[in-house]
Amino acid sequence: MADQRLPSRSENFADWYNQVVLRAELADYAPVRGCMVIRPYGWALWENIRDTLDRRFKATGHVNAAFPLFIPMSFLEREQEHVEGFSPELAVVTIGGGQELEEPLVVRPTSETIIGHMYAKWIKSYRDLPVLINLWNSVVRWEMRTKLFLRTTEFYWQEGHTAHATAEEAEAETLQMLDIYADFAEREAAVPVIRGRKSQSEKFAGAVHSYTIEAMMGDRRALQSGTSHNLGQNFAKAFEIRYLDQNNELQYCWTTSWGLSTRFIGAIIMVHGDDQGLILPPRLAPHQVVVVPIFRSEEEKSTVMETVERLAQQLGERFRVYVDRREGLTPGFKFNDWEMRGVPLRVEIGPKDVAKGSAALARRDQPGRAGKQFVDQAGLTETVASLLDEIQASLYQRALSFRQEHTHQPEDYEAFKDVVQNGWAESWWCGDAECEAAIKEETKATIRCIPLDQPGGSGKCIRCGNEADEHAVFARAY
RNA sequence: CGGGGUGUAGCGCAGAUGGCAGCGCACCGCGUUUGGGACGCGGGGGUCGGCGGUUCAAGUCCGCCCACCCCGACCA
Repeated sequence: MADQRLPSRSENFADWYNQVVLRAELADYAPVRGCMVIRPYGWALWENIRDTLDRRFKATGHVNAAFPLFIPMSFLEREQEHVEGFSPELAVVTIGGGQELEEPLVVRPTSETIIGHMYAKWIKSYRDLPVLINLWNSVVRWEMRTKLFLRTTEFYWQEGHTAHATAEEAEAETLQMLDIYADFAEREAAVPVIRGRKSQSEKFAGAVHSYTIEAMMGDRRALQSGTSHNLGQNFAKAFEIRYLDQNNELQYCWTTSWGLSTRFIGAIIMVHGDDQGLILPPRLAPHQVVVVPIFRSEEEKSTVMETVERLAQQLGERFRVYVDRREGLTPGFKFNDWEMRGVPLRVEIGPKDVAKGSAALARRDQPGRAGKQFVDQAGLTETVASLLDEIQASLYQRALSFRQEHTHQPEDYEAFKDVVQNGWAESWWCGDAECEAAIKEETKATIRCIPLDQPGGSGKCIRCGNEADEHAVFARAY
């Protein structure tokens, strides 16, 4: 049936994206403007992202805690740049229990300020440092324009907040967390990223400088997929986060913050998906393997289900396996349904397989009949293991090649303007904010980052022709 | 905030000139089906976004309001 197809990705990427999110049951629109419900399948994906990140945080000495949703308005106002950056998008509570509040409460847009307040209380001595706390929570930013996962009024994320004795230590932490994000993105999500520094105009409000991982989506636009900020002593000074050093001298701390949000789910969708729907990387997929039983009669059903349950049990020891026991749906329908939902590997078991001791495997990264193969039930676990690894690796490779194909080094500004409408440009940039603003004005492209990996040497700024010693990545972004 | 669009069953839509609120999909029941999006028969489901007005009569005409989506300026 025609209306069961998705809009094509190449013709209408935005429509395709919305349809995939809704039809794969990752999320749904909530009754409040800009808000969404993350459905069980989407949340399961987030849980996998969360768990794998959390392991990395714990392994580097961080601990989790919970901080309140409400923040006194006055806290926001203590760091000038911070309040200027966030005030347009704050949700503010002015009434509680039917009474006008003495001081309005902000629904946290991020927790730097309340963290600052508490750290000031807790940190007295160099012996208290470093403080390495992470929060798993949601925050609210009143955005003008929203899009499922990519930008919603409320979103889930983690925010790490650390305090250190020295600038060097804080910078090392900031970079360490950026590396953790990059490692997560590439190894778990199969999303290749560019690590880099944000320009001053794009950095976090209140940071000294911000780092980012940038990924190229299927429509060649860039998505900031995780950020790590070196806050210097800005928040320490605003909140009096001080400690006594070994010489009994009072010093301001150096702080950092870093975050990765449910927006990353949007990246996974837009990097890997195809016209059939979602393609989830095996390491994060809620169901790594789905088993579809095929039978006609009741007799066939019982022998097929016996085999299915046995194989599922066996596979379940190593993988996240789901058996599709739904009645009254044809196998064909189920094949399409699981492809829509991006399950990396499908196992089909029918009467012929029971008789022959075989199983049909279909890999999602090669849709339709092309990705099918017939294998022995003996050794199925090993076969599945290597296939999942292969799928994970090929998704990464495919995404990387795509990014390389669409990343250009234009010769001059004319070529630059052209290239940046349909891909990324890597060019020399003089570092001047006015130049940056002009480029944005003239092309809609922004500096996504100044990559940590630099070619070295120097050149001429792509726009003004002045001496430039850094390369920047320019692109239209989400 | 500007531009555009849409509000009628869970979803997608039809309902010229006002006159019994419909179709497809989905859902429920029964039967036949089932290796790439099955079919038949039967069934349930509605304050037509809201308020007001015109009229014997409003989903339809008029006014006001609200909501949501898409495209731009701000943002993870």
